[in-house]
Amino acid sequence: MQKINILIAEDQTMLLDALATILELEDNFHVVKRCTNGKHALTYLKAADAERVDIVLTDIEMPDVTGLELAQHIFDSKLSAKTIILTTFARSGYLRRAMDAGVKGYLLKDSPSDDLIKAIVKVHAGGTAIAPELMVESWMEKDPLSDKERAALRLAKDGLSTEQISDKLFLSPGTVRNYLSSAASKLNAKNRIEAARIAHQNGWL
Amino acid sequence: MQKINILIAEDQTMLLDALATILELEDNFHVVKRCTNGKHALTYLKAADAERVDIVLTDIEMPDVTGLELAQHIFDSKLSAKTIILTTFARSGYLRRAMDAGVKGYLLKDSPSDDLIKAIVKVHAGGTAIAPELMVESWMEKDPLSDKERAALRLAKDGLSTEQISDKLFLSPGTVRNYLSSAASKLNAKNRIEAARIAHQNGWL
DNA sequence: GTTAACTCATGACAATTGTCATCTTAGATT
DNA sequence: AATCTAAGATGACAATTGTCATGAGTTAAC
Repeated sequence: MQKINILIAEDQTMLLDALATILELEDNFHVVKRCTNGKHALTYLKAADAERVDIVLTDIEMPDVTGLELAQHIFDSKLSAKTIILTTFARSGYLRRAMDAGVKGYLLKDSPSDDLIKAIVKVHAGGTAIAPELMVESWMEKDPLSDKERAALRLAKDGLSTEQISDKLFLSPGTVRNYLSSAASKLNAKNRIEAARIAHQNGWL
Repeated sequence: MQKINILIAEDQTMLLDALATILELEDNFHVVKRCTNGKHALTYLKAADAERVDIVLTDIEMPDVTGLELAQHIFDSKLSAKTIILTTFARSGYLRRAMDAGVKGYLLKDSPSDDLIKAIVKVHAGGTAIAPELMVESWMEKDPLSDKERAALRLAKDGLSTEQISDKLFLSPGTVRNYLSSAASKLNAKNRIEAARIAHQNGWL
C-alpha cells in the first residue's frame, strides 16, 4: 500500500514533534520531513525528490519564510504537493491569501486533531478542507490598504514615532502622517494604533 | 505499577490532543483529564478526587483562568499535584510569577517533546525542570510598574484614547496621562505604545 | 497630632499626531 | 506639446499626548 507522504513545517517544536508522532500512528500516513521554519521546507522542496511529497502541512507565522510564501512557491512551481495550512488565527486576510496561493486546506489549531487527520485524507483525495469557523464571516471586504499605508502601520504598531517611520521608509514625516491618517480613516479607526490593531486582526499586516 | 497521573490544560485543542496522545504512549504516564481552559481545570481540581492528580501540565495564556492563576491556586490549596508550565513565551516576568506560585517545571513550546517527557519524570520524582533559555537572562529587573500603570498600558496597547481609558478605569484623563507618562519613563520608552510593547514582552501585562 | 506616604487631580506648556487643502514632479496618455 | 495621473511633499491648524510642578484628600506611622 502506498502511504501518504507528509512534510510538516511548524516552528513550535513541541507541536511539530507531537503532530509528527500522531500522524505516524495512522498506518497510511508517513512523515517524510519535519521543518522548524519555512526556509528549510523551501530548500527541501527544491531538491530532486520533492515529487515524493503529497501533503505539505504548514503553520503561517514562521521566521524567514511564512507558510503563505511557502504555499505560493509550491503553487508557482507546479509541484504536485497539496498544501494544508494549520494556524492559530482565523483571519480572513490570511484565508484569502491562502486561497490565492492554491491552498487546499485551512485548519485552526483550536480544532481537534481528528479534524487534521480527516483533512489530510480529504485533501489527498482531491478535495478541500476549510475550518467552518472561517466560512462564516470570511468573505468580508478585502484589504483596503495601499502598500505604503501597510508599511507605515506595521512600524507604528511597535510604537515608532512619525519621524522614525519616515526614516525607515525614506519618506517625509508629513507623508507618513498622511498615509497613517488615510489608513485610519479607511479602517474607521480613531488613531494609528487602533488602525494597526484592526489591520493585524484581519491578517493585512 | 502506579502510573503518573497527568492533567493537561491547553487552549489549543490541536496541541492538547497531540500532547495527550504522545504522553499516553509512555507506559508509565496516564492522562486523567484534558481541559481547554484554566477554569475547567480549576473546577476539576476542586472536586474530591483531585488528590489523584500527580502532574498539572498547563499553558499560561488561556481564557478565564490563566495557567499562572491555576498554579497559584494549587499552591495555596496545598494540593499534592505539581505544576509544569508549558508556554510559547520566554518572558522573565512569567517565570518569576511562576516560581512565586511554586511551579516545579517551566518549558517552552519551542522545546522538543522529549524534554517534556523528561521534565514530567523529573518533577514527579521531586525535582525541577526549567528551560535553559530562561536561566540565562532571567534574573533581570522585576516589573517596575504600579497596578494603575499596568492597567492603563493594557488599554493603551489596543489603541484606546486617553479619554476611553479614563472612563474604563474611573480616573480623570489627566491622571491617566500621568500614569502612562510615568510608565513610559520607567521603561525608557518614548511613548505609551512602545511602553506597552516593552511591558508585554517582559510578561508584565 | 503631626508627619509622611500614597493616590488622584489640575493646570500649564511642549511635542506629537490627525486632518485637509494645496503643490510639485515624474511618468504615462493622447 | 498638452493633458492626465499618481506619489510624495508642504503648510496650516486642531486634537491628542507627553511632561512636570503643584495641590487636595486619605490613610498609616511615629
